[in-house]
Amino acid sequence: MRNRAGVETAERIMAATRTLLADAGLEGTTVKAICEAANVRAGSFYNLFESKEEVVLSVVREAIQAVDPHPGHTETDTVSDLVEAYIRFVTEEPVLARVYVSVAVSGAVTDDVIRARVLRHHQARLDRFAAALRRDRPDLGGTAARDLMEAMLAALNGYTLQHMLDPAFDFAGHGRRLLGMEPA
Amino acid sequence: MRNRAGVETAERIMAATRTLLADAGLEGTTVKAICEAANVRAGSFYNLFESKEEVVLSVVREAIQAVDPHPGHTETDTVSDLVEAYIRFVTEEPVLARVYVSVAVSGAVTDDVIRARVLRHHQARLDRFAAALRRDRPDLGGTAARDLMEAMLAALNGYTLQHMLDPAFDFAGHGRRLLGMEPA
DNA sequence: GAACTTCTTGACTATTCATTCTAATTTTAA
DNA sequence: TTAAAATTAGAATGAATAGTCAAGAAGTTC
Repeated sequence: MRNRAGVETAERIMAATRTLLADAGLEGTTVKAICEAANVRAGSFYNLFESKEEVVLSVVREAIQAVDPHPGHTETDTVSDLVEAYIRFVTEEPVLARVYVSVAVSGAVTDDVIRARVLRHHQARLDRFAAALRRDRPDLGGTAARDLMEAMLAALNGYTLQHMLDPAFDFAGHGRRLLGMEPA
Repeated sequence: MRNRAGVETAERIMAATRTLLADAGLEGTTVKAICEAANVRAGSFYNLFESKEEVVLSVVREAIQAVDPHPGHTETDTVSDLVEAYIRFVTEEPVLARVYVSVAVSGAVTDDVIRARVLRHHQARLDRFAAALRRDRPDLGGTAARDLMEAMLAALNGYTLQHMLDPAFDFAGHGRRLLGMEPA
């Protein structure tokens, strides 16, 4: 059974890990840095978490889940809804967005667990976008819809990257402009 | 004045750093690993390079420059030429491509030097693509051409990421399909 | 081939990393 | 109030990190 104090400390550690991952990346996120930011000693950290990997993975899981909210009600979304939801995620949850990109990019290269998770998430996202597009445009074939949405997701990911490098980049504007794109 | 032996060793160290950065990322690239892969002792490494950062930065510089070759002859390229050149880079120089994405991108989050370099490079690339598009399609306005090429570059970057996560991803096919895209 | 520079080695720092341990304190439940 | 459980601090662990150094080997130049 867990004490209230422990829960609060665990939350403080999670929050510290979140911001550290966002602006120092996977490499710069050390247990020492996490403990200092959370104002906790190493012993407390290891009392509440198995390892550094466990905290990092749970923050990554959190970030991935935040990318598309309401993964249940998928039958009525339009493509525009999905794009708007993603724009909201990037602009309103910048910390989690940074975690999502910086870990997806750097961690997925080396860490098999993270790579599998990111790939699975991308597949689900693609399915959802393609289904929404076929609802909007029943004239499109299945593979055409999929290809078009794959391009849109790639562009959204590229824009997210750009937005992280250059905070002045107008992510929302560029993202919405993708909605009108047509294949050749 | 440098001996031939030193030049050869330096090249071996560079090659080892290149492959290590590509498949172990920035984190996994240690001086020890570089030295083992290059069959060199630590002393030799530090005789030829100031620091680990110096080797890493020169490999990153190399990767960034390899992204678009012939940066001089920019007056006759079509958009298709530029896309094909990038597809060739990604498929024929997979090691440098991995370095470009995994380091230039993930390092750009934390390292200001790398971030500035990546942003500058992106601007130059965007200029080049936009100029090529206006040559192909004089009917398009300046900002329209720029916006369209920004979308195309974002999609190409997104596809590159996808290609790194999933080696089975058909980068060339998806990349070429972008050529026909039209704004709304 | 002598003198000088460059290169290489391998043992050596100093620091940082994730993690463990023990003992003390605090919280909870009875 | 008391005993058990959960939480905490903080020192200590060993393995890894980047980087140094003195001494000898090899290469270059005259």
